[in-house]
Amino acid sequence: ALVIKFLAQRSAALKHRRGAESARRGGMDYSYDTDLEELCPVCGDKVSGYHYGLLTCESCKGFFKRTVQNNKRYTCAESQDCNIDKTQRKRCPFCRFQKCLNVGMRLEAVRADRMRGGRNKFGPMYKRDRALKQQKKALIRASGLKMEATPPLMSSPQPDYSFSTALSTPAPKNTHPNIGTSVAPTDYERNLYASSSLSLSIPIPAHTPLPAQYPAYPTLASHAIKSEYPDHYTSSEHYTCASSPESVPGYTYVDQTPPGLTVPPLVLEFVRCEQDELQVQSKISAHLAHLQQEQNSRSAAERLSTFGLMCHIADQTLFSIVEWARSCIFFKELKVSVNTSKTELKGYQTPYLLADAQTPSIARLRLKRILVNNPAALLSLTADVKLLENQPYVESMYEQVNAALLEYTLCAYPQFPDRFSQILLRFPELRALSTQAEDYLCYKHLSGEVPCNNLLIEMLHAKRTCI
DNA sequence: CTAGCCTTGAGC
DNA sequence: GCTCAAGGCTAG
Repeated sequence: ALVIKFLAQRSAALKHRRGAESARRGGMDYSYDTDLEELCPVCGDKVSGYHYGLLTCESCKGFFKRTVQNNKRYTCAESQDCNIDKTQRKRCPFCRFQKCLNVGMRLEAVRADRMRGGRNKFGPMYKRDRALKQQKKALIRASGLKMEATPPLMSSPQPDYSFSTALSTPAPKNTHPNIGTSVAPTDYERNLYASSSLSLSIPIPAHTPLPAQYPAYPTLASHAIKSEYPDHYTSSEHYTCASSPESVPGYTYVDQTPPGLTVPPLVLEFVRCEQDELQVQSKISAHLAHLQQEQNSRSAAERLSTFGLMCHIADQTLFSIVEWARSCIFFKELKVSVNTSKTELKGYQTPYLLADAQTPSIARLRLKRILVNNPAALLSLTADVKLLENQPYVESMYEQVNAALLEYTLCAYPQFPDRFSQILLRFPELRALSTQAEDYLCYKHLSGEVPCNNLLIEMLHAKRTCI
């Protein structure tokens, strides 16, 4: 009976979402899994192809080209946080260009020599991105069909907290994490900032010089207009190795969805929440280049140690994780319970107040912003903290995640029946490592080696205070 | 200045 | 020869 109820609810939820999507597109019958990838990440207009690093519309392509080619400087009449959508994109070119850079458009894809035609170094990257998108769609579509035909193995032990209940609520709307950005998120932005991750294995050679700056936009000055010149800017390949197209040699698209695989809806939802690959790459690239630029502008005495640089990257990673958590349906559901309990509210307020008490810092503003927007993000900071009274919900959440993982490993890796238990066996190890890293970070912090404005430290602080 | 359409040409 | 992401052109 529970399975039937679950399926009925999920089916209704999907119909609801399909209907909304269909209405948004003027009645055309798009399946819900093909959405979000055909809208320009800058203004939400129709995408016309890959332009300067990612899928954008024709007008933003032209705008970006004009701006870079003519080295235009704009100013914002407001507070540099104007909303950019199809109807308002002409209003503030400053914010429009900022947004172009923020979503990952590449200055170096604009040709300094204005040569027409041909292909540039981004070709393989576009190809790979297309392949990943196809793969994602295939996975979703394949299991969507399975869902219609055969019930999944997943059970829902606690109907009140079931995944289907969570799914039937509208998807969370994410706000851009930028400080001072009060832009109301629109539908096309829903998945843009869902999550991102930074690989800690990316090398940052301190001696590598940065390409020429783009003076008008210092926060993203790492990209060089002339970067297409191979002799001058081969160095950029080093510090952005993880994001360059060459970093995945010989990549070819293989549909890894085994035939007949039933992907649990929860796994599907996580796949859907994954951020666009190209945007993650662009963010990594931009962040590392920015770090590099800051590092180069410091005197030898002020220069950050390797550990300091690692802290910055970890900081960014943590921020991304919190952003991802905000997009997770479970955390969204948790918001209700956090808000309805005084004890829980106190727990939520503690890191908030802690952040408030410190001197103004970027990290503080960011932390506040996250917590104000969605207190449920707190759980991601306090996984072991017993400040949530709604234990049944949390337990149900863990159970559902585990059930989905079990089901997925059984279906996807039938030749390794103990894969699930093997994965679980790694958890204590990971937790031990995590505790060690936390202690080490605290030690480093106490000896003054962690850079200021570090979100990671503030959150660790908050966590220990809560305990 | 904008944005839709056109031309070009390296890589497949 | 085809593709498609560059740059170019131009009416509005």
